[in-house]
Amino acid sequence: MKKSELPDIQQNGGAQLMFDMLNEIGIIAQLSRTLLESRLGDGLTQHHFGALNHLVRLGDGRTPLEMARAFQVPKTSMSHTLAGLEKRELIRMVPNPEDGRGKLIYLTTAGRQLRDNAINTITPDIVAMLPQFGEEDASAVLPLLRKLRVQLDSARD
Amino acid sequence: MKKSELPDIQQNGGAQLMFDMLNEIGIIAQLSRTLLESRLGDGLTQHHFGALNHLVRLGDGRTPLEMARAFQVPKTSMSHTLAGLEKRELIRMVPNPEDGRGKLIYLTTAGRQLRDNAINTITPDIVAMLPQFGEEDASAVLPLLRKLRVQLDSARD
DNA sequence: ATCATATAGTACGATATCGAATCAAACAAG
DNA sequence: CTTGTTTGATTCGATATCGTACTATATGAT
Repeated sequence: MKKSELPDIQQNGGAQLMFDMLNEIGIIAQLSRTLLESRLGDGLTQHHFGALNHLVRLGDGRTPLEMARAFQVPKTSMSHTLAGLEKRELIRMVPNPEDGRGKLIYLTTAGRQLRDNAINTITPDIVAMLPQFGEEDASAVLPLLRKLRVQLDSARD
Repeated sequence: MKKSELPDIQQNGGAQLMFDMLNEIGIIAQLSRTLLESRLGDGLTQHHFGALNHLVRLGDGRTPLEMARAFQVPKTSMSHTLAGLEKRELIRMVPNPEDGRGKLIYLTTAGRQLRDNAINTITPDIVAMLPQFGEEDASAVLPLLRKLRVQLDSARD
């Protein structure tokens, strides 16, 4: 058996680089998720916060499917997340007047407040991290991450 | 009410940058996880693969707790993941001869093969992505991601 | 030796994730 | 209109995640 037949990613230097990068990204995502959720309390998850934040930033009155696509999650997952938010009265779901099958999602006052509180709670952690990480580095990395995200996104079947 | 009292992350330019970066990282992690798991089949998750890969790369005979720490997950989660791997006979769990409370995790032949197959299956996708993304950019981003990961990691309580 | 405390791991319960199946409404073709 | 297909959303079931509580062993102090 030749050495080159071994499934050894070390032999594909470039692939190794990408593997390592995606691995670091996975760990960072894991850590920041844990950090966020420890600040949110209740049973709120990253997805709950993400949905609220999305509605604040891009405006509410969106459909669940639209949100599922924005977050790259299956629509069943979004359905569940929205049900959790509705149960806590952080959003309202009303029938879509333009499509009898659909719904539209609106923030409640409590929903906006919870999102604002969460941001106020977390921002100091983020701000404290910035000078340590380096604002220049952050500025440099962000566009590259966007490029990678777009690329991965379009590689989806 | 003054405008500056609004909880608006736009007013903290630096924080916004970090938020956006972590957001992109979260989406990329999500996409690459989905990609990986679609290639793994069965009910195998990212964590299952990660555990097998860890054991191959750093050597087996490790303890569950050690692995939980390496992956930044609670030990109960690691316990569940390892139980899934053992049920599929991809690992063996034996009592730790040096600690009556503990166990040691060993790969089975099937476990090694599954990990190797997974890597062989995924590598072409990764390699195809590299020239598009740019090897230079990847080399530039990786150390910065490591720095961010280390920083987030040490910020954990 | 005894007892208190710490540590490795598991059991269990609440909730989350997500694919398959389902249902209702919209739409398209004739 | 009628029928077939597509689309928005939910239900259901299997599995995952993770906090709390628990068991068993180890360790440290006296």
